[in-house]
Amino acid sequence: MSPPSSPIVVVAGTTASGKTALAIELARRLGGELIGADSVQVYRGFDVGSAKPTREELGSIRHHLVDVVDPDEPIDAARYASMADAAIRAVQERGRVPIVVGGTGLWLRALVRGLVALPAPEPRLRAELERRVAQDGAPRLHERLARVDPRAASAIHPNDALRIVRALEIFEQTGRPLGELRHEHALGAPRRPTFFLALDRDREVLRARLAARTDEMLRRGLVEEVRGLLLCWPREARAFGSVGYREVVEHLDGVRDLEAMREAILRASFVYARRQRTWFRSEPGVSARYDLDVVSVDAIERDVRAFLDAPGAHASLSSEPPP
RNA sequence: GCCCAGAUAGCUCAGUUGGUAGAGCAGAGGACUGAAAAUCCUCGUGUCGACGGUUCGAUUCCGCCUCUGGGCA
Repeated sequence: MSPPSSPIVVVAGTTASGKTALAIELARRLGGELIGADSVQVYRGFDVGSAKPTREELGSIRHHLVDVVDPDEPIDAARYASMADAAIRAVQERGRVPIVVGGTGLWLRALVRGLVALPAPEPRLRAELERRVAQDGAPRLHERLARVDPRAASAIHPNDALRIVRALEIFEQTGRPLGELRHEHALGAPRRPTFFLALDRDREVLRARLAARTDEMLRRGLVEEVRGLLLCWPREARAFGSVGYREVVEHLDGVRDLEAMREAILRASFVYARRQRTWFRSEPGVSARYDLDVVSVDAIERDVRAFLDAPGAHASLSSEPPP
């Protein structure tokens, strides 16, 4: 159970900021393997819309934790983190550098810093709580939460049904308030030496890249991909609700025409990028931030190498005490 | 040419029985500890199409004009 102490590299950032290309280039130069941290790319079949790197792009670089679950299988941050731990260990045993790449903030946090240790979710309990939210409304359950777990309740908005259900669920399962458990956990220091770099771009540049990428996805058959997936998997599958996929499903349902769908995808993508920016802006433990229009890959490579050579000496890693 | 319906926030629209107006989306910012590409929060002055009239007061009523749909010729 003791975490390995060999360093890893994390390439995070907003969609369309250039994460994949940079990660592949770094893997090539450093002798690394990629480990995905993307909550849609994990699903088999969700290829075009999740911007999975192609074989050609990857070349001889190995890519882990992509295409590892079927769309109807449950996968969450905790399960992801344990799978990623295993992948990292395997890469390190091969003497290569693990390069974690992806934009799913919570998954990255779970991997880098660890989550509160909790029992696995009970589907029946969750279903029951969800039924109550639907019936009584979120604010009502929030009142109940305030009685058993005031700390969590004060941190969760009365309308945030998802988090209210989650907190009540944990209280039911463990008999302990989630608020307290989180307070004790308090997001400790990184579990292993990590060079965490966050990519971003100028807004207008990002907008243009997103537009180009969306058109490219459409050209490569995004609509056909979704049509096919809908034949194989229940439409309740989470991945159908993600950016791009949701809009195509709605288009196929007749909600809007192709051009309106394209615009809706663009809007959703940009909104998503903004949320990611907010997340990574305040995420503790980010080592460096780069805009690939401003900084060269050579410069980034230099920073990464400096860290890998002397992980402990890297000043900007974090101001927290080592594990 | 005639008839009908529209014209209100960047977009789609609601509304004011006459006292200068509000939602959703977009946009900006934020939260986020086992659903996270998810979920949630905060931020709304705009010649209420133009011009005239009635009125203490018109975006609201009346007239006329322009534009956009639809129908009839």
